[in-house]
Formats: sequence, structure tokens, C-alpha cells
Amino acid sequence: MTDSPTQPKTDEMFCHAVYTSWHVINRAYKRHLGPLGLTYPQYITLTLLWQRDRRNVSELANALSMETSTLTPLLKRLEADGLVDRTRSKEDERQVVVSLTGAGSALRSVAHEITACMIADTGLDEPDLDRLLNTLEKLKAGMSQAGS
Amino acid sequence: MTDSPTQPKTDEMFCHAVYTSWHVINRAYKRHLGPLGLTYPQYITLTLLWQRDRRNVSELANALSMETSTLTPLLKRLEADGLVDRTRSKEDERQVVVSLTGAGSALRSVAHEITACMIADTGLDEPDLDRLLNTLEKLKAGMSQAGS
DNA sequence: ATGAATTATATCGTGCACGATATAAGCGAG
DNA sequence: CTCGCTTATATCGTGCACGATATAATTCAT
Repeated sequence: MTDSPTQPKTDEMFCHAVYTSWHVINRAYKRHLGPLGLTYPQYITLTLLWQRDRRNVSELANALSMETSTLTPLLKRLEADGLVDRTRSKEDERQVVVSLTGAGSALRSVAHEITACMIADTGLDEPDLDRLLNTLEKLKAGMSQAGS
Repeated sequence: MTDSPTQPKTDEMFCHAVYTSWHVINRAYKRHLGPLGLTYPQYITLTLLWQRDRRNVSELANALSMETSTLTPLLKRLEADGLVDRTRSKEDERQVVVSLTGAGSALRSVAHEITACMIADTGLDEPDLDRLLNTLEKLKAGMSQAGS
């Protein structure tokens, strides 16, 4: 099990693993979300709003570890599809407050079924998922800090 | 610690975690790779070739959990940058064999330094990384199979 | 109170990432 | 041998994702 010189070290392998895992998860979600006309980034954005409505762009971008330059066009597409409203804040005209429309809220019930499918597909048990979650959070914290 | 009805279940959270972890890793690598004129997908593709040279497009796409429609333009950019050659196989004219150029091989030594930086940035220890790797592999296997 | 710094979004250009489709080489049954 | 089937890449259109830059509102020092 010792590393041969031609084998990548563990760090490269886990970055590769996160990268390819994202591809696999993305495609798995696409099967469920495609019929709804949603992408995974759009779906996870809606999920954040289902937890708490009326958030500004920066708040959402931060929760998604995403730049506002990525999020703005995504939100415009959600708005064009009639799922969210984007309105400038009265108190601070710089901020854009994103809020769910009736249609956007209604999708929430559909999401529960998708959720149930996804966890079954992983083949992982609860402790595995919990550990995975914890490890990834530590990883994100470490890497974000390193890039200060 | 019980789930409130408004909290997402663990499965949504771990997909979210993989997704945002990928963003964080991508940006971390960008700091190292930007000066070299490489993106992370390009870099990880070169890594595969450093392990074993002369592979066809499907082989690489499979290792990256990536469609050939994504990989083809990426390989063309690597070719344009003089890092790889793309030649049709003599035995089967359908296949394109990707091989490293001198410049592509030379980058390998630089990669070792990047590798050392990245593992330090994670703040994770060896057992954590090993478990992470194993869990992600199980997850990918499960989800790939579910999408049969 | 006014000009400079800061903050919140938006725009732009490049590169990934996908599915649908196209092309072209190999392969198989008759 | 040839017509149809599979396989390997490539092309196309849409949507993320980023950094660099722009714009416009707020704030802060004077």
C-alpha cells in the first residue's frame, strides 16, 4: 500500500473524488429535475429560500460558495420562469431581495419526493452521511481560510 | 438536534456539501494553477496522463466521470497549448489517442509542489482523508448504479 | 456637505458540463 | 459484399462558474 512514485498522493485523489462525485450527483439530480425544468444549482437555491424566504443576493451566494456574478443570471432565469421575485430593498437600494412566488413555494412539496429518492440511491447509511458532511465542512473551512 | 420540518434532510445537505466543496476546491486550485495557465479540469486530465500516457478519449472521460462532449474541447485546448498530442489510432480510426508532449511531461514536477500545498490547506489528517475517499467512492458507485 | 472609499449587484469573456444530435469507422447477419 | 447496428468522437445550444471590471447607492472623513 505504499505510494509508488507514479501514484498520486491522497490529497490529489480526494480532490479528484470530490470533483467526480459532483459530476455523478449532478447527473443523478438531472434525472429528477429535468422534467421540472430545473437545474441543480437552481434547485438548491430554491431550497435555501424554502428554509428562509426573502434573502439578498450576497447571502445566497455565500451559502452556495458561489460568486454573485454566477448567481445573478441564475436568479434572473428563476424570475423569468416565475419562481422568484427580485426587488430592490427599500432601505438600501443596492440590495436585491429574492423572494418566492406562489409557484416557487408550490414546488416545495415535489422536492420531498426527490429527496427520498436521492438518499436511497447513495447506498450510504446515516453515520456515513454524517461523517461525510462533517469532513467536507472541515475541508471547506480549511481551504477557505488558506485562501484568505 | 432533531430535524425541524423546515430543515433539509441529511441527503440534501450532503449533496449541497459536495457541491459547495467543489467550489471551494476549484478556487483553491485556481490560485496555484492560474499562473500556469491551467484550469483544474485540465490539470487533473494531465495527472491521469502522468500516471499512464497514451489513452483514448473515452478512457479519460470515464476516469473523470465526464462526457466526451466536455472532454473533446478541453483536449483541443491542451493541444493548442502544446501540452498534449491528439492522433487517430492506426488500428481503429475512430479512436483518438491522447499523449503528452515534452512540455506536458515537464509540468509534472511543478505539480508535486502544488500537491504539497493543497493537503496542508485542507486541515484534515490522513484517516479523515482516507475515510472521505472511501465514502465518496461508495456514493459514486451507488448513484451511478441507480442511474442505470 | 461633498468627495473618496466602500458595498451590492451587474456585465463581460473564457472555459467547463450536459444532453441531443451528427459523422464516420468498424462489425455482423444474410 | 452490403445494409443495418454499434462504437468513438465531434458539434451544437443552454446553463453554470469564475475573475475582472463597471455602475450605482451608501458611508465616512473632513
